[in-house]
Amino acid sequence: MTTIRDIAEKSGYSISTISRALNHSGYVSATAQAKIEAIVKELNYVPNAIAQDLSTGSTHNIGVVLPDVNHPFYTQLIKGMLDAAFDSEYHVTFLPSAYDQELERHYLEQLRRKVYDGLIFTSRALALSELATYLQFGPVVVCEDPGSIKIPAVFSYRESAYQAAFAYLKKKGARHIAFTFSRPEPISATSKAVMRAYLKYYCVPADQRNIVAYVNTYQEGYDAAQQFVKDNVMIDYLFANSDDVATGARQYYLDHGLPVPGLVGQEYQVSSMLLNIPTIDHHLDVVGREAFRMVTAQHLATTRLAVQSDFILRQ
Amino acid sequence: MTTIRDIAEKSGYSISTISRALNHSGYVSATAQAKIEAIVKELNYVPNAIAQDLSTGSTHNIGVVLPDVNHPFYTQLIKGMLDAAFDSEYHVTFLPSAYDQELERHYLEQLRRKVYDGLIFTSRALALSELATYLQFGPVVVCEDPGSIKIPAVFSYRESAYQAAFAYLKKKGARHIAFTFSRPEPISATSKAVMRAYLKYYCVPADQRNIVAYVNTYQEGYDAAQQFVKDNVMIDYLFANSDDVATGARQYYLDHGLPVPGLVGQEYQVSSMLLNIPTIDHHLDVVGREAFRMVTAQHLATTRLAVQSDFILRQ
DNA sequence: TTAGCAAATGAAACGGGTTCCATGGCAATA
DNA sequence: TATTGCCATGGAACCCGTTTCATTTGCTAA
Repeated sequence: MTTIRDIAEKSGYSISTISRALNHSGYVSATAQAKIEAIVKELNYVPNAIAQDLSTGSTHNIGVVLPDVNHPFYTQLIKGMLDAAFDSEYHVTFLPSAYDQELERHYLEQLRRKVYDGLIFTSRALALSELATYLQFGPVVVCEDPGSIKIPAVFSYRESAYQAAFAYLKKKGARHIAFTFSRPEPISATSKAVMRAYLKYYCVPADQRNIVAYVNTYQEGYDAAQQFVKDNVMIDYLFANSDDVATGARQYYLDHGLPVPGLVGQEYQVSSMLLNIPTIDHHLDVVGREAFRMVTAQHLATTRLAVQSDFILRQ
Repeated sequence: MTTIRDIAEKSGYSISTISRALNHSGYVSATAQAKIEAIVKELNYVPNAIAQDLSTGSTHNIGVVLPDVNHPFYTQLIKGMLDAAFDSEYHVTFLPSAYDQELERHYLEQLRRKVYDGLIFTSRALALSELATYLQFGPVVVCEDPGSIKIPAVFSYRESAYQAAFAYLKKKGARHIAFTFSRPEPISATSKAVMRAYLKYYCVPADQRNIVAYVNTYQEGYDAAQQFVKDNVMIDYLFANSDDVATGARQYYLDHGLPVPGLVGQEYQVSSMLLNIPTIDHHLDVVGREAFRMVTAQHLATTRLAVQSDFILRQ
């Protein structure tokens, strides 16, 4: 490999001058600049990025911790981040965590170790307060409402969209609503928000049998419906955590000759267009883009940004 | 930041011994090991990864060049790669290219610059021969059949599945088939393979008006159908490049009260389950996984691996 | 002519590890 | 007792840039 010292030797200039010429930092004569550039071209020299990183102390690499790539939630976030990275000078590295605490700690340590210039947590198993202790080593941004914890955050504000959805259901005369969630209520802020909105319009908490958690895919939606039927849960509406889940459930009812409940989906997926069901767009691409911008911003104040979700009633 | 020299100073041992102790490279007494470990813990020391990278010359980072994150093709590939990366010591960085040649060259240069230990090209705008010239700087794996070009490759072998599909269509009595593609025929090997299989069963090349390219999403499928109708193209079957595209097209016909043609999708998406249409599974997660394994393999022979696609006839 | 100053250049330190090689101590073998 | 050889250890080179600071060169103004 050609190094900057090779260029120095061949050109007769010192490595300092070469470095200055390459980085256009000034204090290089036109003669020197031309000569150096010619030799760089001749030897087909490119600076070693690792050496530059060591010298400058930054890698231009942002780590994005995500539990699961399959879920539409993360697919959309990823898209937003990649878009933002595209016209920045940073790269994005995806770090699958599967909600493993040890693994998440490992990634945090990587921040200390300077593997990444910053970290984005799209979801997490660790406590927010633990994440916050790593802020001294570099920017850490989370994609959820951090409440009272002081940590930069970008997240979708779901309350009003959820309320709009339940107002709609109430108006439609829905009485027995079932729910599917990605993660059960105690852990997940999202499911809490849903139940809060539900409570506001229906005044009594939902029966636990009307709730199935760990549902993410079409197939799991299908299975959830099966469970409702098996448990003899009578419902006239299903409030699903994604459009694909909603359509999976629908299929179960169809396959078994049962009446299909009304459906409300989320995430604005193709399947909701197909079935023409209402859905909720959480604009996760925007959340991803802004989280990326925040983590790469020069001055990371303890900012937080809420992106408003939209309830989309088709036709 | 605590450095290895701090540990050396505090422990009374030399940095060589510290390094050996940390890496368990032997030649360290039990006494020294214990003392060093204690001090490492006390000072909460973690080695700087960039310095290690510079010293060892590798970053444990694999770059994955992809034109588009949205397309199911890449979504599935990504999933496979992340799965493989998960239990390896490597990270994955996604490099969006939008089929920009300059950008792709830039990424290749990053390989020379040691930003990545290896590159995977899921698709590309550059000539394979140009990619191959970078093999001297590190492993480069492509996700397509490279033909006579000597470059490591992992790709789906589609011929037999396509043939099965057209055999099925022929048997069903399909006469006028339309096609959608992600990229038009001259560029894309995939579309060439489709047309080859079609020709085998239908003996005459398809009418150009029956082909629409640059179709990837539900909406673009909808638009493609519109174009067929506008061009007065009569079809009894649509051979789409993804299930979502097929369902988008279907919707157009429905929306306009037109008879819906028979559909064949690809990529085994949720929408094909929903509509119960035949599809083709290209097992792109496997392709992604194997590509990742290949690029991180110790000895990168000029290997190639073909993963067989499956025609899936539902029910 | 010379002081004064800016521009151009280079030596060396620095970032923080890994690793080669030399050295010293000590036990087993001849 | 002298030799051999292994183990533990440290010094220093190495990876390859950036940056600080000192020095030299060249020009302008007095």
